[in-house]
Amino acid sequence: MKKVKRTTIYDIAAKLGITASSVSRALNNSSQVNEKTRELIIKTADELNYKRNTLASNLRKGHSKTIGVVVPRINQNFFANVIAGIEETTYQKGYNLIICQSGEVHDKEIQCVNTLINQHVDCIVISVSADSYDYQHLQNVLDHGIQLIQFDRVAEELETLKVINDNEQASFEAVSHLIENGYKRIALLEGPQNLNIFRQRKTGYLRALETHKVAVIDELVVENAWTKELGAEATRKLLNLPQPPDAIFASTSDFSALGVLEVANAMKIQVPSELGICGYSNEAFTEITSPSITSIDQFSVYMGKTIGNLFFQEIGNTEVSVKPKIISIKPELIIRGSTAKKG
Amino acid sequence: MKKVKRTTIYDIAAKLGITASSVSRALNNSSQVNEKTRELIIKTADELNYKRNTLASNLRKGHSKTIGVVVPRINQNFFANVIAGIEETTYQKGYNLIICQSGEVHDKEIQCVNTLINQHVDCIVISVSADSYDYQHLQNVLDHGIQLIQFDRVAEELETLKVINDNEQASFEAVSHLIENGYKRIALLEGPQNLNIFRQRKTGYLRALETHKVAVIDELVVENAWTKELGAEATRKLLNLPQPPDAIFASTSDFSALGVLEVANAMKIQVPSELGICGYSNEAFTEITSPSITSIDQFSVYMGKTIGNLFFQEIGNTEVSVKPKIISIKPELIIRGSTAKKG
DNA sequence: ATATTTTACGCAATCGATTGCAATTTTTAT
DNA sequence: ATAAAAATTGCAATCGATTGCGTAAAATAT
Repeated sequence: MKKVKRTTIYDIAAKLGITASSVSRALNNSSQVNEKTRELIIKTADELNYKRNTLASNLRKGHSKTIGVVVPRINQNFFANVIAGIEETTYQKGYNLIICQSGEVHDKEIQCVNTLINQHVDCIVISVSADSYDYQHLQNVLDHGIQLIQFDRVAEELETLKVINDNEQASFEAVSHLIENGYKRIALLEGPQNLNIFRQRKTGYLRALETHKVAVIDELVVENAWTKELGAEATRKLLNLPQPPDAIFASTSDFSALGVLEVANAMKIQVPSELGICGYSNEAFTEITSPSITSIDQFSVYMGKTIGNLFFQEIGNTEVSVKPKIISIKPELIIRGSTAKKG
Repeated sequence: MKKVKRTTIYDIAAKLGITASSVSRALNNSSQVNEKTRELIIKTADELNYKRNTLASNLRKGHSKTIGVVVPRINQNFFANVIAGIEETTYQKGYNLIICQSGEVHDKEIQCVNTLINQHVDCIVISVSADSYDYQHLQNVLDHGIQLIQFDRVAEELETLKVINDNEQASFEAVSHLIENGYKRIALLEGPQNLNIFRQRKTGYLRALETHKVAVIDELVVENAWTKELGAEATRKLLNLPQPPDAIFASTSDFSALGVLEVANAMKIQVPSELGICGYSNEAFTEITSPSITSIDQFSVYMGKTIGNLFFQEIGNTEVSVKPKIISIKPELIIRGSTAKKG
């Protein structure tokens, strides 16, 4: 399988009795070649089934026209969408994507980042893993003169380009919506607080309660409930409380919200009349549960496109360091059946 | 951002008063370097924050330790899962993934493949787009001595490594299941017949009918219904027939099946007693609709891992051409509420 | 027809790492 | 102590494409 000798510009040059320089120039649309020879070169390149060796080209040029992406899981809806968005914008400009998944493991994340540095990618796009505790590896990216764009889950202390959702505002709106619809005891399922996105969502929750002069009840705030199972478990506990909540905001994910719904159904507690439910992410299935689940759309594909465009805006920049810039995308509350108390 | 001069093996060599050769050897665990100098080299490499330039290394070595993946859409569950599986197995062995999406467009697919050839990837993994009409570009991959692995949607006439699902068998089992559960008039929502997977599913459907001596009714076979909307539309037509079907096999996707379910609900037709529904792919949501939808699990992540392993099995192979090999994964029928006529 | 500008192409170095071969040093055997 | 074997290290070519500089040839101006 490996013995095939691929044709190079030297082969083309030899066949035509000219130099590789000319071939290179012809193939790169340089104005320094005669139109006739160019045509000839392109024709024979075609005949010999020539394909440029991007490795060699990139080595010489000093860049790779490649963008590295590191996400916790490729096959998680939100990330898959973001990646699709990035791919769409960058592909058009001839950039390729190298994708790695950290599996939510800090050490693998570091490995991934290092591999990408080795690959001489022009930019690294990353959403940090849940158990990240330091960001030396990201600083390292910068130190190697590689553009760094963080998205969604970002290390705030690092001054880089960032594309994020306004989690606090979304959360604020969701909880306000619950309050306005008549829910009084609103529980919060929160995610790991070392991730800023979950901290922000909590802040939004607290701010909404405060704004509407609703007291915070500690026992209604449940830590680390971001899978369906954990959401279900939390719900069982909450609903068995002497004074159970009348609404649950699963700020972690729609999967968690789904767990809530299933437990409510199992316990014959009416949704939305006895219990309001709001999820996060606007997964496709939130539309088809019964009742359908109110959620928050993060515009994930758009987020990906924004990341791509941001990269192209900034690469023209010859400065040694890029000014940190934060683009915040406002998520949208999608109101559905699960919060229609007075509907 | 681009002015940063990265340290090379020459920098390390210079600092230590030795040659780059030794540095290279030390960094590659060659047995040809003294243990002490190796330690010294590694130490200073570390101090200088050296990162190997993979471009240069690969250029010299003649391979890229990179696998190219082309799928119609990254953010489609099935493909995202396969990619995640591939990544998992290949990452361990130090291979990287370059991901492209063809967007179901033949021309873009060709472009993607060419880009990957240019990148000198060691292998291309592809699931062809829905409107593919010829496979010259894939033949081209082989001609360049690049390993080619097709999966799921494959060009049968091309003799390459293939990892597929046994669609026909799965389809046969699904339809048999419907028949055994008492459904008599079973409709088929079929996908574009230029894709072999959809042809196979149809064949399985026909074979099941034949085996159980059920007559084929042409008007119950609906072409090209592979989105939720098209599935819904087809269902409206089917259910308004003088003699409507009592079951619908949405062989295209679970989304299509979802469309069926929604229309049935809207028309107040009882599922599963009046209408049985079976989807394809076992999307997460099939579990949570009411009733839940019977579907077929394709083991997508496992499929990805299989692809990765297949690659590693075959690269040892120094033959110029690899013997075509087909690995067929047997999907599993997941029986749920939507087909429980006699349940 | 001669001088000047343009155009087209070749030469050779370069990007950074790897590796076969040769040269040198160290170790082991006699 | 000397010869032979083994371990280290250096030299220089190589992977394939790009590009600054120089020169020859063609085109234009005088």
